[in-house]
Amino acid sequence: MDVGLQAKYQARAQVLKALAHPSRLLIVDQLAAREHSVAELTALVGADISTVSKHLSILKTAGLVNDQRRGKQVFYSLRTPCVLSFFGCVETVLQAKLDSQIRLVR
Amino acid sequence: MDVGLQAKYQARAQVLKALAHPSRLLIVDQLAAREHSVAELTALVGADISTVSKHLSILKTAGLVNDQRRGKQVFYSLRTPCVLSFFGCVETVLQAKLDSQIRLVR
DNA sequence: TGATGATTTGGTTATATTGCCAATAATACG
DNA sequence: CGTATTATTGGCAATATAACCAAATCATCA
Repeated sequence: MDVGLQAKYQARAQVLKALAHPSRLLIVDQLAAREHSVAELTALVGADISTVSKHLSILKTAGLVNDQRRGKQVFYSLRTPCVLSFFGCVETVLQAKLDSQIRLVR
Repeated sequence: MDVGLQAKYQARAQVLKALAHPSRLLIVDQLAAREHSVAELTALVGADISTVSKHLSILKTAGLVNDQRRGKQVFYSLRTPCVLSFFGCVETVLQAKLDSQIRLVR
């Protein structure tokens, strides 16, 4: 693959990789409604707080979320709401896959 | 995390994971224009044909592409064109990240 | 059938990701 | 200050991904 092309797709892949984890998708979904502290997200995800913190760091590095410290807490918010539009298409993909699987059985 | 919720996000993550690789993004981009044989895609990606075949298998399992054998060749096509809309948003994310990095320097 | 071309599959190694625990910041407050 | 609360970082073990080569499959045609 051409090196310039590779750089372009590598950068894009980095963003998608950041989204490609169940816990991180849940986090993004929650942030769609409103900002949340790390502790709140930890309760929702149901993992160790250090694990959630690392997930948030990945989302932040990818440019998907913002963090803002207020007192002892750090609040995360969605930076680029357009990612929410992914979910609809992903559901379409899943549905299409399911349909074809059903078609095979019949 | 609740088990039902987990299943939902796991399925979604599987689709995004399938997209989260530079070579697979290149493939999807190429398939946006027209169907391609494995050999054609291999030339574009610039990896071993077995590697490309495995990438295609991942995209297929995720429900993102269709395959159709015609003679000795197998042609892959995009199954759910809505994924192309991801690229625009991903570029937005990358641009926003770049902007904030520039802002930090100044 | 045997040979050839196109693709997939199996196996192996290298690298990356994930999740937890422990230790370290950062903040608030008595 | 000393302590409690919230979050991040370092380190490690387990698991998952990725790439290549070699071998197997599938289709065509002499």
